[in-house]
Amino acid sequence: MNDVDYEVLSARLKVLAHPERLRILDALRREPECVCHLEALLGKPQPYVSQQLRFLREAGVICDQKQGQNVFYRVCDPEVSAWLEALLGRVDGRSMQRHEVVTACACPKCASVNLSLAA
Amino acid sequence: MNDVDYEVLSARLKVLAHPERLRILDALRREPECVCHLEALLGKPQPYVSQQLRFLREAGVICDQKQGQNVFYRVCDPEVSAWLEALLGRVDGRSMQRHEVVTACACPKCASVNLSLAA
DNA sequence: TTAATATATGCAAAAGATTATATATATCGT
DNA sequence: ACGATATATATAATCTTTTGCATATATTAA
Repeated sequence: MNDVDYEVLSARLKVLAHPERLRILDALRREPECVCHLEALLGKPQPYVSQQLRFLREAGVICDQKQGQNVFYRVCDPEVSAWLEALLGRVDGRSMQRHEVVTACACPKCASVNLSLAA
Repeated sequence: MNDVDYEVLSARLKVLAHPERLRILDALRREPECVCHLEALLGKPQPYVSQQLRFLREAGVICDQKQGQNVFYRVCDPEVSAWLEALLGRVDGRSMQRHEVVTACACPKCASVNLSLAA
């Protein structure tokens, strides 16, 4: 009669029920970020960040794409995207502000920011 | 700039991120239930059920009301109600079906059901 | 008062999640 | 090929959650 699978649903919620993972997801739903940026955002050691990313990746919530030395992550689960929007508000597509992420690494994104600052 | 408290939000999600608690909440958002019904619904020992109820009560998600020997619980957190609706679908106000809860206890609700069956 | 029923609490064992740290791999520049 | 940088993995220690079980309380009925 009621065919909700509470096991599956609660397991999916558990993925979000962690402060640092939520923070990562909130950043990634705006635009793809590389690990170095997330490391700066969280202020945690790199292996810690990579572990959370692995967790989210293996849960099917985020996807990775390698670009040179860097790996960019993005949210790739539509259901989780919708949940994040409900929980954290709609993300504003035009203003791609740097939201707390401040690094000076050599990744492609920083390179392009540095170019536009120089111009 | 972004004043989301990921600690608080993730703590609130953790309350829902548990299969038996989700099942309880799904029952309670339809209508108040007493402990004996929830015990039958979960098929778990009574102290287990009372413990989950205490957890939810202390998290401010459900409220209790004593009626004679029985204690009826209901969801009393509007935000969580809204989340449940998003996660599990809208609950249909008119058809208060007994959804899986089948007991023959002496609580007021069962008494009234038994009365209408006898009539 | 005693027994029965409904519910709650306390506590410890077991299971699971989180975090830190050491190390591995892979890519790039020289 | 070598060193530097970016990222990943493995493992173990710690911490938290979950669960089971014994017992307590409170209400009703006899």
